[in-house]
Amino acid sequence: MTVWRTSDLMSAIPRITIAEAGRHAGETVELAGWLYNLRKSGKIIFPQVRDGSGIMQCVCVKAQVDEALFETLKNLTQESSLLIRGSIRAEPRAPGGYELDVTGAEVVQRVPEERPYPITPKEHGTEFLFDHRHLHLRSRRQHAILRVRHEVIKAIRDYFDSNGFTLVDCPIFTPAACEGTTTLFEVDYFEDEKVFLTQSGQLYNEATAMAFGKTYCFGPTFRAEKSKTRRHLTEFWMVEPEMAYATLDDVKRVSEELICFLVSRVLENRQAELTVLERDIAKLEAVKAPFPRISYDEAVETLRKKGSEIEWGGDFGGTDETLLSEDYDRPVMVDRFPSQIKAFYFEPDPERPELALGVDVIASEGYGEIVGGGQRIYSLELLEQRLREHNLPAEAFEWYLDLRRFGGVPHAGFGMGVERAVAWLCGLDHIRETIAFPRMLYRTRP
RNA sequence: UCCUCAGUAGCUCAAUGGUAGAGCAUUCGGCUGUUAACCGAAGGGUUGUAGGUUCGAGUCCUACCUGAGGAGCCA
Repeated sequence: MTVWRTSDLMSAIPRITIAEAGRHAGETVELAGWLYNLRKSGKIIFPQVRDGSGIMQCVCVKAQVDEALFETLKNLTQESSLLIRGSIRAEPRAPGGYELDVTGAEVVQRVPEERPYPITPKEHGTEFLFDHRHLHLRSRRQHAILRVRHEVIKAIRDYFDSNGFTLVDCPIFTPAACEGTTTLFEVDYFEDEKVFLTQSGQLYNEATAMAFGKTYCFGPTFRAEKSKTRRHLTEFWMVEPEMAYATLDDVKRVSEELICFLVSRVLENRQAELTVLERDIAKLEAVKAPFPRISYDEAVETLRKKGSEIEWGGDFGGTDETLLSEDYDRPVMVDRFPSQIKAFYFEPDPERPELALGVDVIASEGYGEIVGGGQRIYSLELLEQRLREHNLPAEAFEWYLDLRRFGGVPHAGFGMGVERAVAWLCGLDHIRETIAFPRMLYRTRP
């Protein structure tokens, strides 16, 4: 086995990534990667090499190369790391359309056969795969999903950055519940102090929006709910924009525009990944503004006709969301929920004060709520009253009340769960694949 | 927290209460266009744990552990 120094890994042959191989047809190049799979047929072998940008099928014919090289490659083990050199050639028989005729290779680390790479090319169960998540990420499907996630995150930032929003991130340690609606993770914070992991940056966003006009925060959030479903993680990423001098209608317009932008960017830049995932592209192409807008009242009526047992005043269950979404080929917006099922800070509907000026965006194809938001209370007196009604400690919210004492204005915002959006865009049946290392009720490793 | 289902070779799964099996992976052999390559051979087991029923338990019973799906809660 060769011991490598950085200088050993350099050679005179230009190193390229597999993604750019098409531009180097006819040239001799070097790839730096890992052995993804190896097919042998006597005196001809087909090593498939991946480098993170793609997978390249290589060809090595015994009669045409040095015998030691042929034997080295022929006996190489799955996921061994290697540098491989050769000339690129267009080849319709190869997956990817190009092939590399091997002229040389250097093994960087050979996976020993006594302890072979655990994830074989056959099927595995979820427990095994997520126990080996650090290796699972190398597989084609997981690679495709995380590249879509990257595209989504980049598109989110591009959208807000080019529409006048300033990124102002919010703290992860928070002194109290933001909304008082969910269970939080408690953390020891030096002497005797308890803090919680944030469930939302929203209250802080309201402060930053009063300073910058339009802001967003984008980071991990935490829910200690013991939810055990395909739609839940205990740690997930959420983007939360907040706008001063804005209303419920602005929330609908911006969230609709954002979702359409995400869909178009993924269709534009991640077509290959969607193909790997066997995503029905037509379903994404149908996602165009305007999204249907219905009221909570209408939604309850529709659900009851469809056989749901929901009562007016109750919140939607997972099956209710699926029932609602099946009538549309694009996300549907449901607004004006009963205040009693919403957080304390929602502005009441002036025409029907028992309703909150909030909206949920429910993704198509049964993927559930991906956006929730609305208009915030800006009257100091009403906010104080709501805090009392929800038994929230006033002193912890003094700074929040200040936002109504010193130039309070109508303002609005929303939150979008990144993993749910990615699961929908990729057409996945479980949210756990949308994040590199999922944290769930019964999984904190690796 | 509740309901349902599952735990057998490294992995995915078989096995009427009666000798523990296959495919993949690994090793050896064969094959010049493979597409989860294929063909032949070999090695590989405390059947999740602890009890119980039985002449005999992977299989039946009890408890526990672990996981999956769903409910509630939520994005």
